[in-house]
Amino acid sequence: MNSEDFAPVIIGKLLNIGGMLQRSGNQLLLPFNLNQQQFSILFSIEKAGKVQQKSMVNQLMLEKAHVSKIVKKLSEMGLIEIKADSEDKRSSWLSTTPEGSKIMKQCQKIITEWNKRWINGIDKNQLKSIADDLTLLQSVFKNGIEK
Amino acid sequence: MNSEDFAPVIIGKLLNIGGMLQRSGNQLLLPFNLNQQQFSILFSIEKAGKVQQKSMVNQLMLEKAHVSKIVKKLSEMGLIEIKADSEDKRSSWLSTTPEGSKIMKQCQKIITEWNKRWINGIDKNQLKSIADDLTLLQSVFKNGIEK
DNA sequence: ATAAATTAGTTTCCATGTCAACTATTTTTA
DNA sequence: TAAAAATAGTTGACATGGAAACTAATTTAT
Repeated sequence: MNSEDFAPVIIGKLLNIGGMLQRSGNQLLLPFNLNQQQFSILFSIEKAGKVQQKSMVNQLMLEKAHVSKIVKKLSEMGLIEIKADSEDKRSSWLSTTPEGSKIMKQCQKIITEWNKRWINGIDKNQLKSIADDLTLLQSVFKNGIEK
Repeated sequence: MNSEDFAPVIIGKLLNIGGMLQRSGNQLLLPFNLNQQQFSILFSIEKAGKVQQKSMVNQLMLEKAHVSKIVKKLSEMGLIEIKADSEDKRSSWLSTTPEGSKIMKQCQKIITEWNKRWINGIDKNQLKSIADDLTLLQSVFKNGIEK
């Protein structure tokens, strides 16, 4: 078995796992009226302190229209605050409201519980090696595949 | 850093990579009027020779309603054939038409080219270890996380 | 053997994700 | 410095994905 044979297997599994995780995440976040993507945006905002949409578009590799709509929803839900950027009138700064932070903590608690269950039985060193592998793949796919 | 710290990192990366691959796949398959999910169903049918919806629902962990709609679309596109199951009138057997097989081959050619580009520079042994890691994760997530 | 439960697949409704076109602003360049 | 290009974000149209309710057939249990 040579390198080219592993590629489709890896892609297939990544797609399959990604889909399963997305659906599990949606289920897990249902009580908060958030889905996995919305959570990841809220998480990014919380983590950054304050952030502009463009940086999330670049980091998370999402459609800007998509991010825009999620930001709108999160704002309407009262989870984030939008402040005009004094230096660039096209842009604005996003940050979580106290309510948003509170929801985040609740979400993370549930997710942590869920994580504990699936890592159960997997060796710590293997987890580390998986994380490293995924870091590699992430950068490979993120930087785009050149012609 | 202990096991619990790796979990959210791994999940985050898997979700991110899964999303990127899905979007790349959709782009790649655009000329064929298929998206990544539709392709994966068509691929499953081609690979199996003949198959029923239920087995794809179980293997790919997709919503049965979703599979049903994709099957309808593929059939309307003339890529698959639907034959009644003589033993169970609720069910039917799916198989690719010659046209479907032709399209599949074209898709796979493009995907193979794309794969060659991203595996470029990654060691074969590392690819093998990534594939093994993903097999583990796939089974962990597929079998569901028990309470 | 019949009623109840399960299973395979479909349909409907609705939220979501994506694309393209758009506005407004900022940066580049000629 | 004025025109052209690029950038940040929004909007509208449209296909997709998912939950629930549904039909029809099959299996299980009484």
